[in-house]
Amino acid sequence: MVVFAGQGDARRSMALLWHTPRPEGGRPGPKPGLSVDVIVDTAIAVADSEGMAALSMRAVGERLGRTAMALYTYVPSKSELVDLMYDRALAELPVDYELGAGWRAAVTSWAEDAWAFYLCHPWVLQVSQARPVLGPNEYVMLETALRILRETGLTAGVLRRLVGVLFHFVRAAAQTVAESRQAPAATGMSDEEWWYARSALLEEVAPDFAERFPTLTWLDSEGAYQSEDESVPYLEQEAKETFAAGLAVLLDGIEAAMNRAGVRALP
Amino acid sequence: MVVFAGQGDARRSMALLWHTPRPEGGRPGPKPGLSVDVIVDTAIAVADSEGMAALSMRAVGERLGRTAMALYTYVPSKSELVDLMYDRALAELPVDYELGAGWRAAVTSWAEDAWAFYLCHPWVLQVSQARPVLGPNEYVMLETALRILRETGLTAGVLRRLVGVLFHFVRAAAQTVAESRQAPAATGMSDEEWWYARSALLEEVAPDFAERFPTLTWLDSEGAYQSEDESVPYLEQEAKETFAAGLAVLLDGIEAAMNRAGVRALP
DNA sequence: AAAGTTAGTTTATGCCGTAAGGAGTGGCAA
DNA sequence: TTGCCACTCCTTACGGCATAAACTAACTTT
Repeated sequence: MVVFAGQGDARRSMALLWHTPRPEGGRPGPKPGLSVDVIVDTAIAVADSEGMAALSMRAVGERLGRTAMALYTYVPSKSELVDLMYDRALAELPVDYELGAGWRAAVTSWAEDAWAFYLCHPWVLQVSQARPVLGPNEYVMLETALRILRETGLTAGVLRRLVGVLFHFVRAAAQTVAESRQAPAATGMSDEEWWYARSALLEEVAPDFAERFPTLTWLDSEGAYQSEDESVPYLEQEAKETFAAGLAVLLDGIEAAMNRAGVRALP
Repeated sequence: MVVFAGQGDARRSMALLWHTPRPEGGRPGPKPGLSVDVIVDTAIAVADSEGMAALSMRAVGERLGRTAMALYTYVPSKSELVDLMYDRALAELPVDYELGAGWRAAVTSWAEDAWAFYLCHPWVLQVSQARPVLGPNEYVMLETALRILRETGLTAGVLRRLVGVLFHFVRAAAQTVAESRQAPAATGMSDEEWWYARSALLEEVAPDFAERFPTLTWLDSEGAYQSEDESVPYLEQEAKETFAAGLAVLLDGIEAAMNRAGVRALP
């Protein structure tokens, strides 16, 4: 289930995102015992350690020694809180990339950092991308990627598309791994155990597999599904290699576009 | 929130997925008034029309004139039901692609069909990809893509990666549009209205935008964010072009890999 | 007719987000 | 100093969710 951006008072939520300070001059009433910041941090801690599914207002409140309802004085709703978490988390991403070694090296570093970030905060992948949250750090991320890609010398129109493709790709690749990490914890089975059990069942239930799926069977017989490094869980290794290989393909495609446009890459 | 594959009795869920008939010879008890099939179909209807968030056992039961609990005689749990929905939906995808015009045309058709499919059943994008559902139609989809890509003449190891990249890409691109379609319905605002309101707020809240995000500002000044076709909602148009452009980049990358490997493309 | 299995119901448990209203706090105007 | 009122935080409550448990009623086999 995708978590949507808050629909409440847009002005208030933008103010929260961009940290425009509230008019604070000596207000009546008891001193606030909490703050938006600690609530957001706590919520991130909950999401990091127990996953997005376990993120509830009650859970966050409990960690702070409050009830769920206490949070509503600071944050209009859960979805606004999620927006704030999202933007706060993005602040962790690196911003400076050395462009001396060429755009390709820089894009690769950027993609790897983004990938690592997503795996560090898998819940981020579950925040809807439909309508961008429009927080400052989302813009920083976009700006960073664009600054690197601009080095390719491609036109603005093409660049806009490329950024989209890159983001899509990194997100999707990370998503696969993130989910594959969650799953064994949820089922109490390792990847290997799970695959072993499942493939036994598969033979039982589809004895005509080889005839129905000849190309797949060919791929398997070529050893394409053998992992080289046994120490890393199968699926994760697979996804990481797919990520690296896919990124390379994407960058090759960008180079092709450059050549077509007659752009000369930096030495 | 990601919906996980069922964790119940693996044998039973595989049997349901692959339609191995239950031992049916004259069983005691009342005649079943429902069947797994009608339940799955109804659930898909619910998800198609009201979205994954509205898919509840109650909702499905209600459409069938039963209580939520009645479904549990046919389906072990909600997540198994989601698996079944997923595999059933995938059956809609085309399987035969003309290879005469070359792999590139075929891959493009395949990707466009998959894209259209995802937009037709957006909820599919919310089914976790962590551990493949392993239903028959997921294998069919994989087999189809592989049969086309095999035409490139690349090795099995490379192909395995390419399929992953392609799937990632199509899914992610579709996801953006799918979510952008859901959002306005949820907020009761058109994309244009929303963007207009938000960008006004953005200026209000970040008056130093141009200095903080010079590359973004440059891109904007180049007119990169002007949509050509006004009739299609902005975001959707944007995503569709990003999809087409991204796919082209990807295919260019594949061609580069072929050239490097010394493979000759078909005429 | 009795026994045993199955379909479907009702009821209940424990989660969730959040609306509503009330209690105590503390700065400010009178 | 007193009263006001915005403010924080609480309790309670509502309607939703998945699903466990126990029950009724239908039907086949013994």
